[in-house]
Amino acid sequence: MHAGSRLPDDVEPDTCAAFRDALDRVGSKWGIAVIAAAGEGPIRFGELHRTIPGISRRMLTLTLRTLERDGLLTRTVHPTVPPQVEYTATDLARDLFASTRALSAWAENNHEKIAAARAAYDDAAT
Amino acid sequence: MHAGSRLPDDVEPDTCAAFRDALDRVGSKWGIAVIAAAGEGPIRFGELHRTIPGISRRMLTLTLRTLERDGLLTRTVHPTVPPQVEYTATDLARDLFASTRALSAWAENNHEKIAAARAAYDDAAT
DNA sequence: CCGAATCCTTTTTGATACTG
DNA sequence: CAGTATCAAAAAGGATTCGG
Repeated sequence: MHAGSRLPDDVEPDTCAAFRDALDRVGSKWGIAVIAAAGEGPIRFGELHRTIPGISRRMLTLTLRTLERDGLLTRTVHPTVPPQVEYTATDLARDLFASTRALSAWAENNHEKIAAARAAYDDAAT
Repeated sequence: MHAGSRLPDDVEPDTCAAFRDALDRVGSKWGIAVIAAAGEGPIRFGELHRTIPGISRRMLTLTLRTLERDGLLTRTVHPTVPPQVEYTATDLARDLFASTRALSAWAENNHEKIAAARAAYDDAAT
């Protein structure tokens, strides 16, 4: 019965899916920045907007909603006037952030190699 | 002199940028799957196409080119007929793949919590 | 201050057909 | 076999405006 497929049918159907799953949470353009900013303790909408350079109010709102929905952020409304809303990273988010460190470190350690590889590839294409 | 901004102006401008940088290499829909498949040793285009369910030839080609350009894959053409091309992950790619493990593990360990958080959020929105 | 609602542009991905 | 070329669709992101 043509024996066993030795192919690693499990190294990616499992691990890859999990990785993509994680990316669905922090893979958006601003996801990790928001989590990092909210990881220091409660932070208000306006502060986030100022702290994260370049983000629009719209994208900040969308990102916050998604993260809140997934249980990565808690949202607290203080019924003052004007309204005041605070966001805080959950433990789940802190774990997640910690888990991104390896990837960040890889990028920091290797971006020169990558730049070199690109340069080589690109001018070989001349 | 309103002293020092205690804000973590470095926890994200640095780490976050590096993380996004890594995502620019494995954040595409098929990037990590291709690296995983090519991490076992040389693999041919057709094999990749069969091994990775759902990928189109076009997307496979695009993904392979990007990864090759960044030095994550080596491409070897055997001038046979019909043509035969093999792709292999570089050490750089292996390190990268290893660095994704933490994130994958986080996703595997917590996808239930996330699902629960979502469910709670969604039917609170009723 | 915090956000929702609209509209628009850019980026990514996919379906299909063709080639050395 | 290993791609390329085109076209179309969808998703993500951004600019702007309005409201409680």
